[in-house]
Amino acid sequence: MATLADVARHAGVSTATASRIINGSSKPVADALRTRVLAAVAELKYVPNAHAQMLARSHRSAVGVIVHDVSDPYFAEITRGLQRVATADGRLVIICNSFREPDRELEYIDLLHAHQVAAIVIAGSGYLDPATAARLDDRLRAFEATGGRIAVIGRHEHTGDAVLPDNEQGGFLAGEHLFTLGHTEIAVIAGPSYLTTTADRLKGLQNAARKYGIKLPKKRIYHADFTRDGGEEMAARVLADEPEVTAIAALNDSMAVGALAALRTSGDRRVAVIGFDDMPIARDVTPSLTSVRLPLTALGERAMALALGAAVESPRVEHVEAELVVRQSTWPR
Amino acid sequence: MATLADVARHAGVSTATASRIINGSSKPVADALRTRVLAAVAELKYVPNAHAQMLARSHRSAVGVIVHDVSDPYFAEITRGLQRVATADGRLVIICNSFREPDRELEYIDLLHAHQVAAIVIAGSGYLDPATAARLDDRLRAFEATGGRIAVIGRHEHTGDAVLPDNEQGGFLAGEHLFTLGHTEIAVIAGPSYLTTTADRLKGLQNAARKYGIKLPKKRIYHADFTRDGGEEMAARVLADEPEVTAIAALNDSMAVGALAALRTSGDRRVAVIGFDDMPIARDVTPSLTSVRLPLTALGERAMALALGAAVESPRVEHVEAELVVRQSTWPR
DNA sequence: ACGCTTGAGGTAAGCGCTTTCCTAGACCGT
DNA sequence: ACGGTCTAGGAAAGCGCTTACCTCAAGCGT
Repeated sequence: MATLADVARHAGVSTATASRIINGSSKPVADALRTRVLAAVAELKYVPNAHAQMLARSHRSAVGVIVHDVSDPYFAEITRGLQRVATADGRLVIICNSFREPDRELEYIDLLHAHQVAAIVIAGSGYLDPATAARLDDRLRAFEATGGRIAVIGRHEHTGDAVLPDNEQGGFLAGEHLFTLGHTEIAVIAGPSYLTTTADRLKGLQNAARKYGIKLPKKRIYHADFTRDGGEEMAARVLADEPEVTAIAALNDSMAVGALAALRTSGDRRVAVIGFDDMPIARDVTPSLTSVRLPLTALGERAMALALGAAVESPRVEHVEAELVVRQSTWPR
Repeated sequence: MATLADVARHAGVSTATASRIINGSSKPVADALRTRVLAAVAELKYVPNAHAQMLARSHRSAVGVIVHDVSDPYFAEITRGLQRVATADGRLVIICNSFREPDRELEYIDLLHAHQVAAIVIAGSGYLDPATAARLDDRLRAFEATGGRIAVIGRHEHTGDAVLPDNEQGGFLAGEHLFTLGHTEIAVIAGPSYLTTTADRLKGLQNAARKYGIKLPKKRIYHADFTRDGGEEMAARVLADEPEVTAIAALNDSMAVGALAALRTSGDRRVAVIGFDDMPIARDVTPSLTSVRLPLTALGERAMALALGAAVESPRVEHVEAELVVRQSTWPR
């Protein structure tokens, strides 16, 4: 491990001069020295120790991102947006997967805090349980108290700036679409019941049901885990349990795709399916999936912009509307 | 920012004692002190500065991962495997997207080096251009020279341990499948020509063609960019240019899905399509996609295991075979 | 020729932590 | 009671860098 001192010695200058040359400080330096130092850097294959740098100039630069799972396309899209604006700003982004476990999320908040990140962006559903939310918020506040910035995507219970997709309105859109097509017997494949996203989307659906005078009994709400396979399994159960159902509203596209698969294996061609999120795959399944679009990449970009922007007294909140995208998987009853 | 010194002062002990208590050092400490220190930690919401820790105990722990793009399902799968074993080992993993730009890759190698990661794992096709490969290898060696470990997935031109999916054999499998089904006029939708993955898979395809006495002229090889839309565009061009083609071999699933879409819009139901990678989506498109499976998650797991394992004199190389998965998108001519 | 400014470069004090080494009191056997 | 052995806890030396401050010499005007 060549150190700055090695380079300086090699070039016959002080570490101060070497540091100034390497970092392109504003202080003027003779060209002869500059050349010597740069040559020493190349020869020794010197790479500065980022930890020492961070410690010495105590200003934060990296940003941390906590998502449920980057390999889930939903978060992949959001992350893409986050990365774009972060790297455009020359920042290292550290991505952490919480896998929907509050404890892991807690751990990562502290870890990012320890790593002196400038900001933490948390994307993905929050936790309905107030105790859990409070615990998270507590750690977040501790981070904020040290001057860190916070931005959240899609959860409203925390301190800091927020970008909020309107899940409730999106749920309403999904319900309205199905009900105006004449479906009265619908089943819902929801996500885990402890997530706010599930609750919000469901609420929108119920609002729509109320408006259109349709009843949406508890037993018609099946909880899966937001994965494709979970959706397939639940859809199969719906098909078995409730033969009168004519449409399934899945609360995300992965589960909707699973539902389509269940329909395919059962040979059933009469049940309509609507998804949520409008992920790229929606175009490529057959029938192509009607869905409620959330501008995921944009969500990420805006959240990162908030996180990197100047701090403001009162947290900024941006709302983002959902939008219905009609394709071939829904039809009149 | 509460520091260790603050905590120590607050608890009326030295920083040495505080550090020992907080890190659970082996040195015994009186319970009274322990309680006081822990109380101070809680009260001051103390979070240790990871940079200072790294600097003081100069041992590396985090690991860095460089992939082309995590939000690409191919890398998402690999990354999942990498993360699983890294976090099981209690390590922070830093993920960097190179977006297939060698310069960015170079930059990230240095950045990870600077951050004193214990190991760097690079996944994804290498670059055919020898100068580019050499430049990368040079930086990698510099990292290795400082005691860092390196593991690569799917590129053979570098120092360090490697997990190598057999792309050539996979290409052969794809070709053999098509040729034994009787297809003689096939078109290939390849990836970017400067990537080794493209070259290897293509080579396998050509080996198969030679074995089965089929000719595969240059003009039947279309280069796209490994994305779905690129695949769709090229497939459309194939359909327009070469009406006699009865099968398309796409060199990854994303492009195969695009090809399926092109077929759908053109109303063509006679051209067979085979993909490569067997990503989850392959099951869910219609017709479901015949593909060549690479055990991506396992690839990631094994690479990370190599990276975290004990260093050995001579780099270890593990080969992983590809496997044909036949579904509905291919049929006899 | 003198004092002053100016500018290039060096000196050294941290940044926040870990850990080696040391101290001083407690405890032991005789 | 005394020397010797433990042991709990503290002092302080770094880890590799940045940067405020200082030095010294050259260049200036008068």
